[in-house]
Amino acid sequence: MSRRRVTISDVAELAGVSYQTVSRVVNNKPDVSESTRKRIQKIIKETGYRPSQIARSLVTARTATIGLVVPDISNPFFSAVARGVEQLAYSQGYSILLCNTGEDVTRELDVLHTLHERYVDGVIVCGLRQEDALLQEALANFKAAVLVNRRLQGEPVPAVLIDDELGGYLNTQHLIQLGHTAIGFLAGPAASYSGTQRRLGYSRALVEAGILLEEKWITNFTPTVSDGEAAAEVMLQANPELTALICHNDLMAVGALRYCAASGRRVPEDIAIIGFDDIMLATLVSPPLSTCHVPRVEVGRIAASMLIEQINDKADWSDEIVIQPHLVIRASTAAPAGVSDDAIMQPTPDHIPLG
Amino acid sequence: MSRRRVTISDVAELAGVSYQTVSRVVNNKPDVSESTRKRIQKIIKETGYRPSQIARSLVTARTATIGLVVPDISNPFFSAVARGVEQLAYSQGYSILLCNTGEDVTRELDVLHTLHERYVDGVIVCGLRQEDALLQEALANFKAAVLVNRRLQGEPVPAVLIDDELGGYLNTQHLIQLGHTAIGFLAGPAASYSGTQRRLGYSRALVEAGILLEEKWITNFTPTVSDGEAAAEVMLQANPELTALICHNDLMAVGALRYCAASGRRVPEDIAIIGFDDIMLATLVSPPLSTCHVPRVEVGRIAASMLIEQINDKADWSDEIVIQPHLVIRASTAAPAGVSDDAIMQPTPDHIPLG
DNA sequence: CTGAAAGCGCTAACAG
DNA sequence: CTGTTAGCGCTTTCAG
Repeated sequence: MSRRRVTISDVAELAGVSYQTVSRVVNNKPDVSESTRKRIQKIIKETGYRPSQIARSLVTARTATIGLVVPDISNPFFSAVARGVEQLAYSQGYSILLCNTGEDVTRELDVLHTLHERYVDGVIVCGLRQEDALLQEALANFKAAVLVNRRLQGEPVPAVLIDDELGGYLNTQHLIQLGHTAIGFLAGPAASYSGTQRRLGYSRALVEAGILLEEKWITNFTPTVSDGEAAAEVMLQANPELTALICHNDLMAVGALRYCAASGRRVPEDIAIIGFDDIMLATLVSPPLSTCHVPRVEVGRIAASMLIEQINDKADWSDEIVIQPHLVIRASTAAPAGVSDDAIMQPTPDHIPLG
Repeated sequence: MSRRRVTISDVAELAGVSYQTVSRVVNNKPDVSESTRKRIQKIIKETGYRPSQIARSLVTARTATIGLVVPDISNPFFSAVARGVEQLAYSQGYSILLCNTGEDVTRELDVLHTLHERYVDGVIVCGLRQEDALLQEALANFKAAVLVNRRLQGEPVPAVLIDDELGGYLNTQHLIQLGHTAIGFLAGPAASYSGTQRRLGYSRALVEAGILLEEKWITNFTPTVSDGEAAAEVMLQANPELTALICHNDLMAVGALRYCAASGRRVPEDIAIIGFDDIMLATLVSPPLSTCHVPRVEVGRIAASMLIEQINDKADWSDEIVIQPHLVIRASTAAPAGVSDDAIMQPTPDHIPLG
């Protein structure tokens, strides 16, 4: 049904003052007598007047809006980041323009153009596949920008990065400390930045422990449950010597869990399995999954606060924050058969097994 | 680093025409000679000129933006709806302003005010707890509005509703057809609209089958895994005659599954369990959960298309679309002990059990 | 085919 | 303390 919008002039007329005076009370500026201020406030309340951000933005060249670009908001990783971004932004008076790219590289530039046309004060950009130079060029249109989990060649753009290398290292080190030496790596897509980093951490931990890295112990799949299942099957049939699997993420790890259940392998007694991300699902499967926790909401909050600092000229374009993930040991990892339990710190399962 | 914005006048000056002419080519209007059009287009491309949506909105009173209000974007239900809204909106040239309310009733009105100030063309509102009259009042500020899964007293507001009553009915009917007669209902919070509806469907199916409804077979809990676990324990210990449990949602159903596993009850042989929503998790637990599927992305798409029709005056404020959920039979439901399998259509498990 | 003028609703200087 | 005058960058209307 919608009603007519009341403007600043309507209020001014009702109050019998110039609209300038109304503007002053709306913006809490001085130089208005208490009596007229009160009177105007009363009228504002009665009429339900709301200042037009549009008109305001046109003159101030600020929109109090930030653009958030993600591949897919229904992906739990990005929706958690979005939650964090929104939390912090809202507390500072900013609104969020949300853009999905649907993993489509053309659309990535597209939405950045849209955001530019809408004069957003800054953009937070997650998981884009766009090549460095073009992305750089597109971001130059904004007063402020923050990348999530990506670093650009050339001119630096502020970024919040997850230390995936460390995550891969921690996962691997955990298994090594339990006594594993034949550790497979179910990697994600070869092109993925975080995938590469996690794999580097895996290598570093092996080298540090003096374990030879076998190329055949690494395989690339899509990071989904069904691919994790397939990957585990391929891997364990080709390399029966493996006693542990490190998975690119929790979904793949759950897939691996399923394959093990289906093929009669016990986890963690026959095969130790560890994931990455620490999604809710990790706590619900059987056995509950050991994994590397990534604080996703925190990532969003930090990205937003970096962005707002840039907008306020309190930061420059070279900042970079690296977030450390940490191990969460549940029940899917344990010492391999044949290694005495006494020699090893054994995690206590904290969940009733399911099914 | 950000660069200076180029305006329509900059382009006009470079082209040696009035900015009017530039406006014409930008908006693909007639009455411009091919040669000047080409020339201007070239300059637009070179300078990277983008029209200011802000200025444009100020004069057209349209922002090509829709507000999306959700309690929590990191909740999979709402992020799926958001995905649907975004998909359709983007295809029609609209952008999304995303607002979380964090389940906070005050903030609900707050964000609606913000969206009003930003002149969004319409709002899609999901899962708000605000009382009818106040919500109604706040929505009257918008040219268009769509409610998701809520119906307002008084003036009708367009809504896309999920037929929860039908869902509850289908779930119950399924169990009755399998031969169950002692069917517990693990309900969600008593105040929840969809909860009430699902329960009504449960009653209807029982009545239809001539089964007496026992109040003690119904219990209210929070719709989480842990509460589902607790609810199942309370229910099954107090009512050992039960052979099936209907759960308010999949999370509770997973909790019930866990309790059964922990207490040595086999599912579906000893207890049949059915959920609601069909979240990803439902396919991954053991046994895979029978449930009632709610097409969440579709809900978002429909809401967006209804909204855009309203914006374009192609719809009025009384439309209402009801989405039918449907059964997904997996392996957590079967005939109760003592009922001959021959007499009953038995679902085939389509998933390898986990753990 | 093109330009000039007016105004969207507001803020930011200046005058009184 | 308050009002007046300019725009912000664009679309719309009306003259050329």
